[in-house]
Amino acid sequence: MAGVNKVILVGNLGADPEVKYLEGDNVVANLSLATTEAYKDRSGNRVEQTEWHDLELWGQQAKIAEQYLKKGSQIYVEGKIKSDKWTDEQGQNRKKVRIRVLSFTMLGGKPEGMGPSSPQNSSPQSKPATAAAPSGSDKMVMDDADDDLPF
Amino acid sequence: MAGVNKVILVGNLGADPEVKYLEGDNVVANLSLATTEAYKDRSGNRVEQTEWHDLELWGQQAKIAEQYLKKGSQIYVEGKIKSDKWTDEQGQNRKKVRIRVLSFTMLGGKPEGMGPSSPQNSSPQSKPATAAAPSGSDKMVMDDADDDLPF
Amino acid sequence: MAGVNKVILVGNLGADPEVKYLEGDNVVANLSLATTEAYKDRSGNRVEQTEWHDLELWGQQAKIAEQYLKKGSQIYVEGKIKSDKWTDEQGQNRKKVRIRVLSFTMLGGKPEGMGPSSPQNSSPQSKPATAAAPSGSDKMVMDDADDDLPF
Amino acid sequence: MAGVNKVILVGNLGADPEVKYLEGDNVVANLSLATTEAYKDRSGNRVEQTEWHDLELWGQQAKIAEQYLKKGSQIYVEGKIKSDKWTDEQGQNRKKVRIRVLSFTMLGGKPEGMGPSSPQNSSPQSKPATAAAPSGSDKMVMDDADDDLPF
DNA sequence: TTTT
DNA sequence: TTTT
Repeated sequence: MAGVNKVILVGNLGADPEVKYLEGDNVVANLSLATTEAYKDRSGNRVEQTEWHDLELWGQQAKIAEQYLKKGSQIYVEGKIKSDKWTDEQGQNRKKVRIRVLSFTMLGGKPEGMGPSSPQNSSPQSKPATAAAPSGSDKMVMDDADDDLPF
Repeated sequence: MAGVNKVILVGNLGADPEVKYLEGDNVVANLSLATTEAYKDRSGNRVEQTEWHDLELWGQQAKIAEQYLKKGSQIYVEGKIKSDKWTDEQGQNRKKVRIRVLSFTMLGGKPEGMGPSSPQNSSPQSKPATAAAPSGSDKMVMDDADDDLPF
Repeated sequence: MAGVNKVILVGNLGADPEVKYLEGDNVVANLSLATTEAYKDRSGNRVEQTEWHDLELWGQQAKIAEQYLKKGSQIYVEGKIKSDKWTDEQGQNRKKVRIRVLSFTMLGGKPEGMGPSSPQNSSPQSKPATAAAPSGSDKMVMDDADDDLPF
Repeated sequence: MAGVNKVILVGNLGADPEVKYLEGDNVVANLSLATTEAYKDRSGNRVEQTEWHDLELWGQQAKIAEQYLKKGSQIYVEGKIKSDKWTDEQGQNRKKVRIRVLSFTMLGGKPEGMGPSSPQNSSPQSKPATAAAPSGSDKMVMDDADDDLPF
């Protein structure tokens, strides 16, 4: 029977996106996202707990991440948990958990270099200012409906 | 700044809960949950992809899981991603990701042996039928608001 | 700036789906879904609170709902809040809130009359048993990616 | 059987919070939150669709909203759908849907007047700077675990 | 390892 | 490694 595997995160990037252009016109971006939680311990002291998440974005989303996200960016992420399993050199079973991002939204207002007043022309994916201006903000939510990676 | 770290799963248990009673009146249950996704590959064949999640429940929740859940049970889970990090014997940095369950709900109707007509007396945590009867179903959603584990 | 508008429900249908076939090959299904919450009041008595949700499904999803869902069915629903506004006969501003369903999953195991061993031939949308058998279950999660209704 | 009724929103406030202090030391805040979605219509034109949500916060949360939120604030909200039903003067059945907020987080960085360097002393709920400083930011995520409103 |  |  069909299941549900859904992850929702709001946090900040610990580093700029790492983007790789693969053969066959595929692109993947890896992001490291921190979600921080604050609570009081038994002594009443404030404690911060940070969890680091490995995010993986594909296709058009990866390109948008490359273009608009950077170290420190705050984003809303929706995705699913996806793990890779292998056997390491010691013959041990290993498992790496990642978040496969299905959509994300930039938070906290327009990033620098975006929008009509300051088009971002230096990026590899840059577009004419006139294109970036009217259509810029709706790119901030990206579904990967159009990429070809069902898993 | 505060973040969001939320996981929502619907799936089936691959095995009975593993429950450990710790010192200090603490209880932890570990569950293995499968979420299955079906899609068509490029050839149009139906493919199933199953992801296995390691769930961790504490306190009263762990006891309810022990009492009512078993291999094959279908549940809705809400929780957060939480990882443990350590250095293994080879000096490698290791990380294990778990889902810390904050609440869960049994799906698919009352389990066997639950409810007024058939109290579950054989379980280690069994209660008098009169206790199980009126309060049985509202135990099916458990928040861990009352346990003492903020992280 | 792009926003997020997401609803997640698990509940039971209060009635069979109401399905309308519209011109232009469009189909809409309306469902009434109950989500029940139990809590203890100040006196320690168990109280149940039921919220009824008006769900709206379009296209292929509506057809699947018509075929497989009925009064009492338990489903997982993901969607968004969508309201209609109008002025009534008294000149009052009125607003009706619905949940536009983006995907749903049947819970609690195979419905009657589904699957290879007992194909569902009496339904108005019945298919040959051979078609229902292999492809039945992966239809239980439906995204409306392919319908033409962005709002 | 227990259900799930969950709403997740990211959007901006259309107005300052409306806060009412009730008898019995209770406080309620009402917020109007816009979630905006952008898509291309069939002609390829960019269309924006805004949904307005009526949010209701109680207790300590309402006070935090009053203190830190204002028109334009971007927030992440988690809550549930809750409707009130009544009969109007024409004898018609009426229903109003609200989002009962269970937790929220401010997005987009520190608001003005918050934090050690610029304590907010003009607010009705203002606190000494020394109190606001160390405890300010962890108030940005509020669960209503401690208020007395289960429904 | 579940479920279909 | 982020953010506050």
